[in-house]
Amino acid sequence: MFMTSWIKEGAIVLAYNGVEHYEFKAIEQKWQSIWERENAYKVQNRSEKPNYYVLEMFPYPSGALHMGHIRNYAIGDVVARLKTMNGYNVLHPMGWDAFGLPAENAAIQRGIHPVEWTRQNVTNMREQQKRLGLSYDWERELTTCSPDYYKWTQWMFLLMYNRGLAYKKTAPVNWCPTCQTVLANEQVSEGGCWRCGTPAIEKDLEQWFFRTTGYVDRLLQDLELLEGWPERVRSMQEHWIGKSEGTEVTFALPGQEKGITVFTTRSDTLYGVSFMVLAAEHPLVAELAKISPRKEEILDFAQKCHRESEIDRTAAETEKEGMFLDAYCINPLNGGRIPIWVANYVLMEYGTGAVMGVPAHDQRDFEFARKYDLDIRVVISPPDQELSAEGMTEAYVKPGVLVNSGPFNGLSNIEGQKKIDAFLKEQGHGVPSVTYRLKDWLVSRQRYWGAPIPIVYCPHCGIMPVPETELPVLLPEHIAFDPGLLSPLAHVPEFVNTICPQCGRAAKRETDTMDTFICSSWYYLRYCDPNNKHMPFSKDAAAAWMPVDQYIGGVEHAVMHLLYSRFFTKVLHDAGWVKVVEPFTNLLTQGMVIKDGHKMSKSIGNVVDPEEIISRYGADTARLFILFASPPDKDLEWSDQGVEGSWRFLNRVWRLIQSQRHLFSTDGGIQGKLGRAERELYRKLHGTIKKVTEDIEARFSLNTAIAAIMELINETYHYLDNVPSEKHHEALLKETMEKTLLLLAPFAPHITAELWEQIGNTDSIHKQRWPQWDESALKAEQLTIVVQVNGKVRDRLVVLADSAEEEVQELALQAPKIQPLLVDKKVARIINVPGRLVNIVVSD
RNA sequence: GCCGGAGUGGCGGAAAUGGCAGACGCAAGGGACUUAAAAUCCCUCGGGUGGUUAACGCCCGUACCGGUUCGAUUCCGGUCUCCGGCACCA
Repeated sequence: MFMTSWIKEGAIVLAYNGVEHYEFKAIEQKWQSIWERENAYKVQNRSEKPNYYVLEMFPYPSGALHMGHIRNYAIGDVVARLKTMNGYNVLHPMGWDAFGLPAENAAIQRGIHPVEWTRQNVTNMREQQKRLGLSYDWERELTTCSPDYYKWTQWMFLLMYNRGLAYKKTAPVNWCPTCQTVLANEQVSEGGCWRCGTPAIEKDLEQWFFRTTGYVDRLLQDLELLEGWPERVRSMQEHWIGKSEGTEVTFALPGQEKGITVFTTRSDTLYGVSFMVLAAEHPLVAELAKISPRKEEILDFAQKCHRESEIDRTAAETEKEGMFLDAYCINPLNGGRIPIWVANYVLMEYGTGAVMGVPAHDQRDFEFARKYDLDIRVVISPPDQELSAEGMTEAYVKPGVLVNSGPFNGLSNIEGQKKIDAFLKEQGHGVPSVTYRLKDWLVSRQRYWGAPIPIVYCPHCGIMPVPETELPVLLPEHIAFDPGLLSPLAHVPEFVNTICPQCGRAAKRETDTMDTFICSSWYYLRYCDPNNKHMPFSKDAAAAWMPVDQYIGGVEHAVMHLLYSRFFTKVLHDAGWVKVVEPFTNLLTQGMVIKDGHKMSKSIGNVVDPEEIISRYGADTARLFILFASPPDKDLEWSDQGVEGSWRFLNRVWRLIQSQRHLFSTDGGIQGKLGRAERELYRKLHGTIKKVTEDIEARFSLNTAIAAIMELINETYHYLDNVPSEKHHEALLKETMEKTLLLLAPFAPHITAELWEQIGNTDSIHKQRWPQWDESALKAEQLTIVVQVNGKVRDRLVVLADSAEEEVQELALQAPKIQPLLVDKKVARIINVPGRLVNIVVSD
């Protein structure tokens, strides 16, 4: 409880259980209301300053901020405030990714309408953000579930549709046969429905897709442009796209016109094919089953494979299972008869849905062949040994020389592959081909809480896009949340029944809504022009701000969200809406917040509520600690005790300024020659300015930037303690403390604003210029040189900074601690790293 | 399984480009101030070992094994463990 407050040395000091500390509550409230009143972070699209766009990934309004949010926003706010101080016109917006499953779950479980649930959460979380003192332009706030926004999300869908990038096809969904409803992956636990436990099955539905594969080459190639992205994210995207170059080879089916086409990157192993495997979904499986005596058995097996998830099917530890289809195809190279199987480890989505089995040279094929006792034919021989099919314990996948390969014997497998490809092409059995792992983006959701897909089905005119003038297609408010059967929207007749925009006769609306990833694939553009009633954004506004200079968010978005946003930007570029081809120039992927070795989560019960920290220590302490505890891109181990350290530091800063407030009534800069102690403090100050600036701007090393400011504060205290007060260099102290506050301002905006005002400034600290360092002050007068013998540190020498190399070397050889180590030894060589070390290499 | 990360004191972490391992902070121990406590300030703080309980010295130590180098937390090869993503959570 708060007990007393009194005036001490001119400042308000509060006692908390009798403990003195600066009064963060009053200070933070004071500045937050000033910033709100003055609209301090409002930004215009045009300014005489250069524009800079910093963006944190907008949150899903789940109810309350968690530590990961605080971390994300604290990092972004440091960037925004620093760039402002560096003279930029900074766009720093915030909004809400407000459509999605949890709101619908809340409706189902607690009977609260998604609109209401979302609205409450947004209100609460916005208040929390305001209590953190974040420098957002709140006039640009956007919410994806508001019709003003999703109108334009629907517009984006139409853009895709009109450009031939949105299309329909059937795709499987998870389905609960009891609830008669589609299940999200998240709603399937241990293979069963989350509500009733009934095993989920796969069911085919007509669904909308975006043709991301149409942009696959540009999505891959332009990764090279993203020099400001972490290498690991670029690499993850590259692998996600998964380009692989190979050959399409056709195996003839006796008695049939069509053959079986496979995609392979290993056409060099074609003589080693001993079986053919089809995915369960491959159309030939059903066809061949028809003429097989075991028709039922085969179809049952295919159905069973179909139900297994893709991850399970491709996992190496999953038992490979297959069934012979009682049919054969022909190897185009040697006319060999190849048995055709169906198996669980082949996917219809990748390549052609058919795989040639080369057990000797592919591990999965090898395991399959061993299990079903199929032939293993060695066609590539390692350079140093003989392979025999019987003796093999695993597939041989490395390079070698072709054997048992007819006319191609003796060639290296690389050379052989070229020859075989040429031969296949000549004979009409194969063509070079490129395959990608990337699939088209399934964007339909059979749910209520999303942007309705603006499409009408007319019995006469077919699929009709809703005209732009009729947007938005509004979500109906009144709806039952436990409807079963496909999308909840299908149960609202006044929504479904409409008229055809072309012929005016009765028609039905599409009842699927859009994947929320669509909403978040273009929001960064809307911030440029958030209140535009006529367009998603004006081209001018986008040109003024795009690309986002610095994007910050969780590494869990490294692939999907970022890839989809890149896709949207490219489509909008092609449509003439934006000039840029990539949306985000620099990307920081922040690490997770961990407690007791696990990601903070409600289910584990290791959540620390930021609210608690803010009410006990204030926003400045919370922000400072979360930035200090770990580098931004690494995981952060939360420590309640660690927070105390940041709290104590801010109090130390507070007391330092309070104790020296008398200095600030005098004028005058640093003049004349400085004494030794003064020169050291001056050097520390300017070294710190340099380090903090470079740590933030070049390395995003916010934790070491804060550590450097702590050192500077410690050094200032040492100066005050060690130099008698009558000899204090007042102008130097004044400059040191002013610049310290400036350095700290982006991290702890409230306390620095307050102290800045207290020392007599009328203009906000956040509008000041970032301090510059004096390069000439950085050179140390003395250096410590490490002396090593055979790489082991044996002594240290303090020398003048401008000592000659030979001089230092001589001093090292003569040093009393070094001499005894050289007795009876030969000095073989001396390594000299100027200003750092001398390593004397000796031998007997 | 595939793809991507990470492993340094009791703890979080620090050491652009290979060159003093452990900055800064937390915890712990000791001391000063206080009737006492809190707060604050000062000192110690990787492990082992020698030394007069000293000054000071020696050996080991950055997940594990090996390599390159005068010198490796940093580079290379291999192993183990933990974490993130895997397309309907966002």
